Amino acid sequence: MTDYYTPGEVARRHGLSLDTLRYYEREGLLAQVERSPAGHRRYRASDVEMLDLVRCLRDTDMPIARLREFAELVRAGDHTIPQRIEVLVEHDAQLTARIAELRRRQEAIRHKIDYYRGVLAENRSDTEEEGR
Amino acid sequence: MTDYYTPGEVARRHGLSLDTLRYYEREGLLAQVERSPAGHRRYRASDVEMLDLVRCLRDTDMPIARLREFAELVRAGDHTIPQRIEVLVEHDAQLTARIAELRRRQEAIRHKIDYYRGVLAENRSDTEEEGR
DNA sequence: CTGAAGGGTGGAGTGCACTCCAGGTCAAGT
DNA sequence: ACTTGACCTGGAGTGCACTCCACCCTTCAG
Repeated sequence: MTDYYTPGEVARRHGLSLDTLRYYEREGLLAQVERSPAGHRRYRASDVEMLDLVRCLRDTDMPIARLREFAELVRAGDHTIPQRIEVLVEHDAQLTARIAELRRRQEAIRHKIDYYRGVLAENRSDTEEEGR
Repeated sequence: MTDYYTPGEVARRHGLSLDTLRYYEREGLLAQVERSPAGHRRYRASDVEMLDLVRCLRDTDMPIARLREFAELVRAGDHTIPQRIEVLVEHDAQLTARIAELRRRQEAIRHKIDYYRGVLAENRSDTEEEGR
């Protein structure tokens, strides 16, 4: 039992590739990850926590650049909490808007499906008439 | 008054660039658009209708490749309506799943916001105590 | 002692969906 | 006659987010 996670563990747990994990670190989304004497990464609970948030924001389409800004705020210390809240609140609003848009589009798609089903139903009854 | 739309009109109405419009045509998302004697495109009502659907599907993240397949079904004639329904129904399901995921992530983000607000509230009461 | 597993690096490559550009045509207005 | 604006073409370029590669190192089971 150790108090850190290996790259493989973290990657598996988050469904990310090792390359992506390293990429996120390079891009400044994660702070300086600790290393073992052999140079291997050791992810602490705090890294994993940050990664959870990163994944949450990435999965809701926050661009890497914005995530980096957010990560910089985190690294700058607790006095940036108001700005962090601002970022998250804005993203939350965008998310609400995006969900609403998806719903609207979904409605339209469903109408199209219904329309096509209507066409099929009509063709079917045409065939029945023919058969009479 | 004409019974077709110019590229500029179509682009404005759909919020697409002329380049994107041409790109979609090249990629086979739109059928053979008619041309004026001068070689300029003339979009018919049916093109605009197709474009509405294309936009609907693109805005809900259907990849261009899948859209091309769908467009090919449309061009192949009415006997492909069952397959078209299949495509749309599957996309609808993916959309439902995506919306659910976004909602879940949004919940998590909101929890984080609340957490940060809690930290702020605590700091504020600390300061008050100091001032006493 | 060996070889497989699991990591490390820098840098190049990929896939997607556009987006831009140079150089050209055409129609209409002044 | 000239300019302007809308459009045309083929092809190159862009931005994003990974993803892959070659080559190297260490640890550990058999």
